[in-house]
Amino acid sequence: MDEKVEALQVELQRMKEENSALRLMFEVLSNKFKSLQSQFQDINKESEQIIGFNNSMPIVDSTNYKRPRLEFPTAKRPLQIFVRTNPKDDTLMIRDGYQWRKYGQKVTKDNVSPRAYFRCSMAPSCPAKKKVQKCIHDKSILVATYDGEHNHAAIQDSSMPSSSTPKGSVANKNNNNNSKNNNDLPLPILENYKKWSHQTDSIRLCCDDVTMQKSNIKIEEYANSLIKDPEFTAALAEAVARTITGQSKEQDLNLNLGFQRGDEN
DNA sequence: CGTATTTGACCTGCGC
DNA sequence: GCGCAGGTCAAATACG
Repeated sequence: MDEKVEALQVELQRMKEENSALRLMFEVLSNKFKSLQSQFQDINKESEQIIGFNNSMPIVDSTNYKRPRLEFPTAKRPLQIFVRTNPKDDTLMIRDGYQWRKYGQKVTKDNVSPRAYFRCSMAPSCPAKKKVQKCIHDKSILVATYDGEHNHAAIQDSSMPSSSTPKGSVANKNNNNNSKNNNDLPLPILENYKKWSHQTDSIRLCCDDVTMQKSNIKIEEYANSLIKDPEFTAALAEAVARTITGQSKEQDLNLNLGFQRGDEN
């Protein structure tokens, strides 16, 4: 009997220690979230201070049979986002609420991975463009550089499985690959991440420019949706409970911001 | 057959 | 002026 009591006391002590470790982890997560939120607000403030957006169309010479070139401006710092994807996936497709048509691909000097060029195909006159290239340091991350404003609304539900992307497109074929990216995540979290990723397709790790709102970049929405999502919080609680009971402890503790397993590449 | 993607050629800007 | 590198064009190709 005494042995059982002693064993239970040891177990209780161990659980207390784990509990305090989890509290600490929650605190770190909370601080990280607050920090991201304040950064996001700062960016929004900056964007409000910038007047307009250089969207003037080039003057077309009617005698010139060629259509004017619309190259990426070099003076303005373009919007750049980083998206985690399957490192084996070479299609450089990102579903971000808009429909893009690939018009070129180029190998650049500073990166062995080719750079793909996309033009918005949702409206014929839309000047929005983007270029996508794998991160030189981490091939599981795509670097997307956006240029120009859309002159139309985004697709409401960016998760649209087929209607958002034309039939036969690589992006469409590629959608199935996304689930393969997440095999390392703890299950309850994975399920909710899958649910969320089904809505937005990918994790936006960071953004660094002024047109985020207009470009359908929704970090804040993501964070808020996670907080408000009862299923996510329930799954988080379940993961914590499983951690306390020692089940898949290592895996559950990997729930760090950014799902860092992929960064090991 | 229509639409999207691929890819080599071409254009343009920039540094020397 | 020349060469290089990044960006775009457009014919060929792929795909549903």
